[in-house]
Amino acid sequence: MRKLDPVRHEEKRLEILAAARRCFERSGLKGASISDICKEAGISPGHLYHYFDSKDAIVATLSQAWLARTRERFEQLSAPEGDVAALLAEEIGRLAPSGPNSGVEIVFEMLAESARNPAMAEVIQAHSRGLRAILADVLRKGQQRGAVDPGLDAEATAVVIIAIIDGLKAMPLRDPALDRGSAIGLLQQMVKDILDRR
Amino acid sequence: MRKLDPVRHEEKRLEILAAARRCFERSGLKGASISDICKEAGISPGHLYHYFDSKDAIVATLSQAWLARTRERFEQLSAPEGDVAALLAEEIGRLAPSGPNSGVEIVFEMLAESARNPAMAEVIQAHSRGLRAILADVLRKGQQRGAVDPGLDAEATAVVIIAIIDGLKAMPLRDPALDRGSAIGLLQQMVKDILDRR
Amino acid sequence: MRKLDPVRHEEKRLEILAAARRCFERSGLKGASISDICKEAGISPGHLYHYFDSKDAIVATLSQAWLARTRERFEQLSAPEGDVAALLAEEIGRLAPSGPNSGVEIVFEMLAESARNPAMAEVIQAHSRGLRAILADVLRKGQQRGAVDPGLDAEATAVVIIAIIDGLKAMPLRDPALDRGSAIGLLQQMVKDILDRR
Amino acid sequence: MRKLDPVRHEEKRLEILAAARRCFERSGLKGASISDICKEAGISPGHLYHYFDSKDAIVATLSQAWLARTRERFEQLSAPEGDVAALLAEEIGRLAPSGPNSGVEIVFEMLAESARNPAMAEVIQAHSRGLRAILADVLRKGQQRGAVDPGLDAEATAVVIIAIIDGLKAMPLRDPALDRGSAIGLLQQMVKDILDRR
DNA sequence: GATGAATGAGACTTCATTCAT
DNA sequence: CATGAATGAAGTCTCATTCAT
Repeated sequence: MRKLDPVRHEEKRLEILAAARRCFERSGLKGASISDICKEAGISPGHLYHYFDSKDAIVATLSQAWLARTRERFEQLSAPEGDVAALLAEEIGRLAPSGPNSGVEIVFEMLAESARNPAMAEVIQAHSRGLRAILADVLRKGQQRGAVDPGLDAEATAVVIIAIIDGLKAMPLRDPALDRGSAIGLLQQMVKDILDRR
Repeated sequence: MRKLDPVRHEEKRLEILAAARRCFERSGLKGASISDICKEAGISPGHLYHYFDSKDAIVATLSQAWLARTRERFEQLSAPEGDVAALLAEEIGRLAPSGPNSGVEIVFEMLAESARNPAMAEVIQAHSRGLRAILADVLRKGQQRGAVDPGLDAEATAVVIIAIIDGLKAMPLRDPALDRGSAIGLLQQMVKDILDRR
Repeated sequence: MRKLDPVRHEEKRLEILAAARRCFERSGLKGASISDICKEAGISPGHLYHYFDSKDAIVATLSQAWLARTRERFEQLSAPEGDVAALLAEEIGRLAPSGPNSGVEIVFEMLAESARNPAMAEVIQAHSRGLRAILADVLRKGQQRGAVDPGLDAEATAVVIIAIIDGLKAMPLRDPALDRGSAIGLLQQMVKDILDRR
Repeated sequence: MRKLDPVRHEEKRLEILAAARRCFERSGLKGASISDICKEAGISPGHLYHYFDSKDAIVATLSQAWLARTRERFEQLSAPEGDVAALLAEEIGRLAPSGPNSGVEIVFEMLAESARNPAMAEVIQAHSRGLRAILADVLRKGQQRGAVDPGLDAEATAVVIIAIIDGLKAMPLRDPALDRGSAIGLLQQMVKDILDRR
């Protein structure tokens, strides 16, 4: 009879995910309990299981969503024309300003968890492969256009760029008060240098 | 009768810490329980509390020990003479080969935890400050000797190097199968370039 | 519009009962959940309560249906003519081959439940009374025809035959691999002996 | 230092088992909760797990203890001399008077559970094998002494006797008010007849 | 110094049942 | 008639910590 269900269901699912995200950012993946999430979402503990099979399922879904956002940003990089080095440097600048409690720490928890939890390892590794493929593609196109040093190993360079971004994310945790401007400027310069070398 | 207590006490303390370390590397900071640690150390739960006030105290002590090892390695860098760029590049190469389950993941857990736990934040931030001071000092000495581009901001460069090392640690988790050789080579090149620029 | 409701209603009721039966045989009376039954029946949990007041009501209804089948078989025994002993022996042989997961175990669950649940006790006891009455009747008719030892206490013999059938049902659970042929042969002989005695 | 622990530990273990037994007899294997057992034993829920790994472990331990009692009684049957038929008949008589809530129903729950739970199946089947071996041995010795029909299949007869005992246990549940005297007399007669046949 | 018994809160999850639509 | 969202108590089990011995 009613047919609005799928929509409502998906809406509620997203609401719960949003609540879970807030809890995870506040208390960490292990620190946030199902009970916390239910309180935050304003539902009863039993009801959550109409939408997710387990806490792990929520964590996995949310992890993927988290990583997807990074991925989307990188997909927009693949501008057919343009200065690849400048684009990447700009992207690095954009990633940087995130202070603590902006959710960055969850990625580190995911990385740590991936060392022991095969499901999380798969999530992380699939994401990393995707990111690397996108970056390597951008670099190769740049090489074809002559915008990037043709001698560069595109895959290795992609790996390096991802590492730099990971390191960037740790900065505000290592020193929240630090003005990261000049460090970021240096990193941008390094990336440009490597791409431009001839 | 016995008067060796202080010595014995310290020995036992270190034994417990070693056991705790194995547990944490195996199961993570939250995943390892006091009970696990006691079994691994071969003592009773009650007894453990003669040596440590709480699980958090063990975590804090161990975290400091963990970071101290990195710090020690960097202290040895401060060779008054020598090619600073080569030294740092070499150090990067030495940090790299660690595969998963070598304990790297704990550092990420600590970073994540530091976003919510002030005690952990203090541990991480004190360590980072120390590391940065050492690196900046090495760089400044290099500048005085003319071995490093005098135009460089030593503090910012230290921040960048720490970030690169953090990113390096994530590599084996992001793709355990990847041959990291060429990526590391690239990173070493980047560091040399920045220090040598004139 | 529709006026077939009473018929449709009864059909649906039977469908649900059949689904419940499959679930109970698969997972036991306590092990099968309302949710399982709904999935098996292809209906929603809310809808199930239009047909049954509670899970207990389903269990009770189904228990009666279960026992009714045994009862029907015994009612067919009351052939006015015929060798009563042979008939009973044959019936024993027919009951035997059921392996595990043929639903026998539910009867044992019902027996156990009847020790604590008055509703179930009533179901079981009413059924037992009915069965005993049928068997005693068959035996008494046999006595009148001279086909059964007239000295036998018909009621007590009926009780004994029911006990033997209960024991028979436990056999495949006690040893699924056992070839029950010779044991059943012995039991048949025992029943014949007792009825024929003169 | 202290060495009384093993004794105390075993005592407490037995106390908990006794409490669990009371709960199981009162509410059934599934019906009794860990919380119930803890209340009955006067301990906290967490503490129970110092003595047992899981509820299933308690059930298994208790089930074995339950069955062991029956087994012990049968082991005492193996009198080298004596009228085997009379002994068995007497044993049947001794088993009978148990009314409801004497714990019999647990055996039926165990039988039902064994159809789905491999651990319980193993418990039940091992017990049945043991019982059958004892009974078959008694019968074979009787055959050697000429006290039992030498043509009997000892194994099959043992199976039959166990079935009869199972059926006997169902009697008080099927009709608590029934005077089982005459039915039991009949069963005893049947057993004697079969053993004595020549 | 050392044990391990004991606690009790809280973890995740399941379940029978109700109710608005 | 039919749905499935929603509840909340209860299920089993884990954990950091304390305390008598």
